Amino acid sequence: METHGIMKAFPKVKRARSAEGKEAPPFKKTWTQAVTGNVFQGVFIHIVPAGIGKARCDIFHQQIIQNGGQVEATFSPSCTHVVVDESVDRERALRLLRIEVLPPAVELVKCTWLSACISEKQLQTTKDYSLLPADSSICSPQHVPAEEPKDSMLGTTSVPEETALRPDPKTAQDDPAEMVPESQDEHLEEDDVSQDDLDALVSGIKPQVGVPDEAQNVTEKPALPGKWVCAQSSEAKGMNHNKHITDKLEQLSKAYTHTGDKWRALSYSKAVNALKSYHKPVSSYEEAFEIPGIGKSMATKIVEIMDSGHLRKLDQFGEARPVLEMFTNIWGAGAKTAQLWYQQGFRTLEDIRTKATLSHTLRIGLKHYDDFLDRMPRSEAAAIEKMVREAAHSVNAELLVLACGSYRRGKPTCGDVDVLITHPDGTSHKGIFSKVLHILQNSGTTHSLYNLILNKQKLCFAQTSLDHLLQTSLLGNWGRVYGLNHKYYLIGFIDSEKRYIYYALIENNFGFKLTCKLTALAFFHS
DNA sequence: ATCCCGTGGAG
DNA sequence: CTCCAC
DNA sequence: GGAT
Repeated sequence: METHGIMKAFPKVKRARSAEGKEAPPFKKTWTQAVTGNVFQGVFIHIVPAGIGKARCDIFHQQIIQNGGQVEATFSPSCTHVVVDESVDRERALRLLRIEVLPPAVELVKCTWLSACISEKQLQTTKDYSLLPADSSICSPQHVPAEEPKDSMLGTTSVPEETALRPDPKTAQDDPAEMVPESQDEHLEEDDVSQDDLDALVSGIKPQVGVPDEAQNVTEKPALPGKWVCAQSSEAKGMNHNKHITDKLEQLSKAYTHTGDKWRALSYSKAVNALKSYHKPVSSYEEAFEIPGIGKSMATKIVEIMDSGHLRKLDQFGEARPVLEMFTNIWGAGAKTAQLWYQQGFRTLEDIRTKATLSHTLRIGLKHYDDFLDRMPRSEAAAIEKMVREAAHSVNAELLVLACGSYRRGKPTCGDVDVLITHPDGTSHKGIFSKVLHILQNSGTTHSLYNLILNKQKLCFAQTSLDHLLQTSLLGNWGRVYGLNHKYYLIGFIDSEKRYIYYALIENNFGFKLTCKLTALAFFHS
């Protein structure tokens, strides 16, 4: 049992986060100030500043607050109204909002509506001010009750029932809110939902236990009867209409990753994701440029690939590219190490084995080079999940243990197993991580890699940006569905106190803070 | 001009 | 503490 | 490299 090496990693960052001690900007959540009217009682308005101008924006803002309404600094499905300048049409509005479609419950209105409401001192019908979708009519208003969203982030947006899969590719993308699982007639609040949700989550996640060989033909629903988005099979994603392009860009993204240009690599992967989820083949510079996440430089490269079928930039890495990739495929070696080796003249794994000075971790990584590269069949992932579950249950039988990531998404093979461990009471899972780890170590497992994610307090998912989650395991599928460039994403979590599974739309890049994170990779070797 | 992953382990 | 990788 |  030469176990261990609990590894974790990420490039240094340590940024001096500007002390957010900045107090109360102008008015914020402090709508406790002189509310002189209730015209906008229970109304959540997001103002799209474009074209309106800051001054007028501020006035609107102030008026709304004073009349009992709330202004959402950023768009979210919990908004009841989105206000845009008169010069802005629906298309542009959606572009500005960085969304494909507006949740049916959200009204898109011209700013004259605001003016009318204010001058009439009464909430006006949006009929004359609404920017309706081009084709179908929009649903009736349906204001979200202001039921003091003490968590404010919970888009308890009620949802049109039956949200399973989107068979209709017509509008390619769907409104995130429509993806909110659980039709639960807007009663995510009732107790009856709770246990059902948990059960459904569990069952949705685990088609069948262990049972190594079951229906090999996955023709039918490969399991995942779940309504939860992250339980949807990755196959549900739309076709990639730009594969010839994304293939090249993906290579470039990798190349940059391997050379340590992290941010540039990130940009490329964002662009790739955007292209993959684009509803049609891109056919021009302008069209590419329109896509969020694709800028001038990216569009130029896309055109080059379109025209020549190749990307010269790739060649500039020369022979280093495949070599660096090979090196970074060693578990424990990243860009830095790979480059160091390369510059030391190493070109093959044999060079590494014989000439390089290897740390303990790297020796293991090299020894199991293929093992780490290989993906395991679902059955093995299931076995691992079971093993982790048993280990956890031996500590506390009430723990909820779920394998997420690629396994949950129904992939035929898994590169790793992401296990989420939590407890409905929101606290009893504390300290479980190390205990489970020790149990697994002592059990002498021969399995290789685990990625455990525990929840502490409220959120099941890691404290990390949604972008990152999308890029990694938990929500990978969503990245396909929505692309990486929308400002909001859907995420699910368990409210520890109410024991519900919520799906909320969260602002990207820390629109609000996820409370806690605990991830770790543990390597076991016997 | 600045941000875009936080986190645990190893050294 | 800094560096590193997931 | 993209977005603010």
